Amino acid sequence: MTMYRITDVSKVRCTPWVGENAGMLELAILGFLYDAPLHGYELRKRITALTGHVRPVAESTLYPAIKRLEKAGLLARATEPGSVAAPRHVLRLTEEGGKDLRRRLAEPPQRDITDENRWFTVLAFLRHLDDRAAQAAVLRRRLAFLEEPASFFYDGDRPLRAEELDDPFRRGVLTIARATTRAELTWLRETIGSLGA
Amino acid sequence: MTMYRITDVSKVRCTPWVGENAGMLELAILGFLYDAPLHGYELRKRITALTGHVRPVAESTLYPAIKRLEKAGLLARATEPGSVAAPRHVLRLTEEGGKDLRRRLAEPPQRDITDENRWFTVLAFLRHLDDRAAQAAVLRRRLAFLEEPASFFYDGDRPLRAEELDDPFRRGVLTIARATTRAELTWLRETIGSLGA
DNA sequence: GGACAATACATCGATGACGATGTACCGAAT
DNA sequence: ATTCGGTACATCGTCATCGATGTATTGTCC
Repeated sequence: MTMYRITDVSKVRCTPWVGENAGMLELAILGFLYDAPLHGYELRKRITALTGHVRPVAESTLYPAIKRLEKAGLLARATEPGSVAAPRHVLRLTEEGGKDLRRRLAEPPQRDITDENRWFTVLAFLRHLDDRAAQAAVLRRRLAFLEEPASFFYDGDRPLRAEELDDPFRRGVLTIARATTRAELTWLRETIGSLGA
Repeated sequence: MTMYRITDVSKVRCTPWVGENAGMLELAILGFLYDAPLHGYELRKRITALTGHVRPVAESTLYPAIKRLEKAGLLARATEPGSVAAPRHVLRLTEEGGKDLRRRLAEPPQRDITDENRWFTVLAFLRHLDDRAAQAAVLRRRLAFLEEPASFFYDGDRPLRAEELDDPFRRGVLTIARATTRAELTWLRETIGSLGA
């Protein structure tokens, strides 16, 4: 797998993640439905709990997404007379849907590896991959990304360290990012180790 | 300022950030041009260095963004005969553009506070706010957000701690998030303090 | 018994981001 | 002499997301 040379702009043209744009939402929908059938509103509550404090999901985003997945045959809906309010559409994953979820988890696009928001969503459902080796392989992709020397600020090609910056805010960015990376590296190595055992 | 109650889905309908959707890219463009006029390609290199390892910027996103900002009168372009390759358009911020940047930095939409990717972009240019009190006010919004008890996983309304989870991957999410939050809280309090002095 | 909040889903137009593709120009290597 | 890679900008169609708005039902409080 090839990593970005951060400052090499020309290589960005042909982006590596195959097709599959966006759709963190779709992953979350499939992930939650993998455990149990849910209706849209409950699904929305769970997604809001998972990622809502960072990036809220609008209703007008969720329902079209459900429709997309239904149209693709990944989930089926059964209308249930409303016991509480309006009639609910109980959503359950089809066989196809389960397969698709596992595929998305086993081979996430590069963006899901590099963007922490997306990565967390992958992690939230990675247990649904029943193959421990496949789980470890995904973790190793993240590990490789984090081991790549990278910064947010450069002097030419050389990544700048927090101590080299005058700007307290930019120094903050590097300080926080470093703490995150450190904690995640520790966890990754530990977890990959225990998956191999 | 009102914070989200994470699981209160109904309140999400009327989202708090005024208008202003998206446009992290616009902030980055304005921020880089605030220091010095640049042509598009150089701008792209800098933006790629800043956020490219997490979320690459496509050319087809950058140039329309430049056009938008130009149309809004926030930046002006001067064509320069190509000394190296094709003729360059040197971009410089207008007075309007500078004012707009400062407004964006002083009153970022809530999404820029909660989403770490966006927040880092705000931090990268926060020095351009010349008022230390205004800088501190922005940091305090982030502080308030981080002090709000929140998790990714809940038992009903109660946020779950890492230790309560069986799933090693979800435990990882909480472990990493906690390390990040801890480091950032330390830095925030320290920096807010030194800005007040 | 009427107002009101919460539940539950839907549609619409606008917009930002994207991949694909095209068009130049330049310098260096082959 | 020509190919190739880097520089520099542009357009196009597609699609996910968004805010606004609409609709209907049920339970609860006063």
